[in-house]
Amino acid sequence: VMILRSRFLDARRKRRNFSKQATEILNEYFYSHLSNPYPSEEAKEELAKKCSITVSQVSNWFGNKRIRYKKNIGKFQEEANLYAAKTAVTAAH
Amino acid sequence: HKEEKHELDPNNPVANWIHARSTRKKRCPYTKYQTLELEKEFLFNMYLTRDRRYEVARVLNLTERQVKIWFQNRRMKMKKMNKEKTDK
DNA sequence: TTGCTATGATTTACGACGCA
DNA sequence: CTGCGTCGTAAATCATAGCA
Repeated sequence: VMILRSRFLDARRKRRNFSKQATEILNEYFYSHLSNPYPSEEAKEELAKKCSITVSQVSNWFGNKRIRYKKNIGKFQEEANLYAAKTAVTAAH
Repeated sequence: HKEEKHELDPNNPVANWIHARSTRKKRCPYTKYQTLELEKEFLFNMYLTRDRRYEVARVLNLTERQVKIWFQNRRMKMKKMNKEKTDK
């Protein structure tokens, strides 16, 4: 019984990677708030809406992003520069 | 024109994200048996009495603090699951 | 197909704060 | 002051997606 239950719960782990646009939006927020990448509940709701994902998924994304970025800043340097440049261009317009 | 505000802090870009205690106990995944028993207890009642907590901890070889926290986390999980059902 | 890494989700363990 | 409650999070781990 519990085995069936655990299988059911594990099934929820089936996932799909987020769309490229969603990842784009999340990364833009992350790198433009690098000094404090902790979106408020309201900001999370807005991001969730823009990305067509849930608030929990936004929280998961930031949690994973913060720890993985911190664990290996070097690996994300290229990505960081990319988004820094992107926001700079956007601001210039 | 532009600013070069927080643009880059090559030295310690993350240092500001205060958190993490050095004294924190490393996460130790519970066994299938421990989790199963905890779930059964949770099914019996979502909140522990002092005596139940002591007994559960003794039987599963966990500290009372671990059992207390497991229940707190379990309640949060349930809350999250209910919310998902409602939202959907 | 196989193996490996990327990525989203879940599980332990706390700190901060609330309430009785 | 004690003590357990919730909320948000860090960090580790899980499970699979996705790709060479």
